[in-house]
Amino acid sequence: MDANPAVTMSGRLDPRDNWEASACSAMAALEVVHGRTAFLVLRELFYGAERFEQLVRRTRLSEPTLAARLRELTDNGLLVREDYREPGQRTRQQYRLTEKGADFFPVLAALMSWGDRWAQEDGGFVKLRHRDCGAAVHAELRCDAGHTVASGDLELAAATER
Amino acid sequence: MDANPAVTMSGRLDPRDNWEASACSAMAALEVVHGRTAFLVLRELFYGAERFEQLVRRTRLSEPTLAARLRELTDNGLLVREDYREPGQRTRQQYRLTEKGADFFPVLAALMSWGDRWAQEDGGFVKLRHRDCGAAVHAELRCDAGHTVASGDLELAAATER
DNA sequence: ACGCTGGCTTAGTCAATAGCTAGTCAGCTA
DNA sequence: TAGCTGACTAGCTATTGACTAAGCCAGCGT
Repeated sequence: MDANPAVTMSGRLDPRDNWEASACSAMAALEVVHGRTAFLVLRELFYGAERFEQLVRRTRLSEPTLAARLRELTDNGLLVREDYREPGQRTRQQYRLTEKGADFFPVLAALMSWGDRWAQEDGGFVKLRHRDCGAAVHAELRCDAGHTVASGDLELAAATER
Repeated sequence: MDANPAVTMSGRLDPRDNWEASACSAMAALEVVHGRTAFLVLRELFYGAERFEQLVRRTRLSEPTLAARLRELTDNGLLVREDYREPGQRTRQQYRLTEKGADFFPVLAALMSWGDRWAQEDGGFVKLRHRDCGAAVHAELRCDAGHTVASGDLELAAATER
């Protein structure tokens, strides 16, 4: 147990009660990727699904729900919807993650890490590995100077302060 | 834009359609930390709030909602509720993050990173910094061999495989 | 004992979400 | 042209989530 896992307020942000977190980036992210079903859809996209019927089958969501999530994710720029056609078959649609969509993966990976350790009794059924070296992959906090940072070693600063 | 941000299936998990992600750790995590309001409460706990009235004020949630979230998070082991008393005042209650609760921070940090970059027009108002060296902090994927890993360099393996 | 206050709880209301069912429409082939 | 199928859409229902307003109870000091 960390002695104190809280983030220290620094500069203009101290004390905490002097400002309102109304423009919080994490909350803004949760408005874009909205609720369990959006996470589920993104998970399957990361696991390689591209077409509507694959997503229906793998997410086990209803078609209306899936269509709504795909629409939102596309409208918000995390996905692009492309037509493709194999010879002799109809034109169909596939979905691809954009860079914006791909950048969401550390969130999902961090959730997987946390869930493996704390929400599953036997550590989870699947593991992320680095394809090149085979080592297990986790989400962790690091600073631009290359240190691994524990949540207790953090401070929150206003973005306009150095 | 990554050429292919999908996670590669390996070993028994390939092809994707051979198994169901019914015991997904990320989804299990989202059942424990359930919805926007739980994230909001955890954010303020990370930002140092301890008492009920602080949390009501800073989260701007209704009391019934906050009480319900605190109850769930406590029942699920992310928080402990302690009595404390200052001389001359009544006994009051405060909430502290457990290790389980503190371990959720990389999820929140990853959401902040993503939100800073993609959900806010001017990069977000607050920044996480490493208290010791002052450098900016981000959530990133790293493997146990010390490499920084992009989402396209990942494979998913069954946990019982090496 | 009374009054105050902090931390909830209760009951009702409204909004949001997801599912189901049926349907539509486009893009092909026979 | 008809038929098939893939990708949604529309409308309805049930459930869940969050809020408001009022209330309760415990823990103090006067």
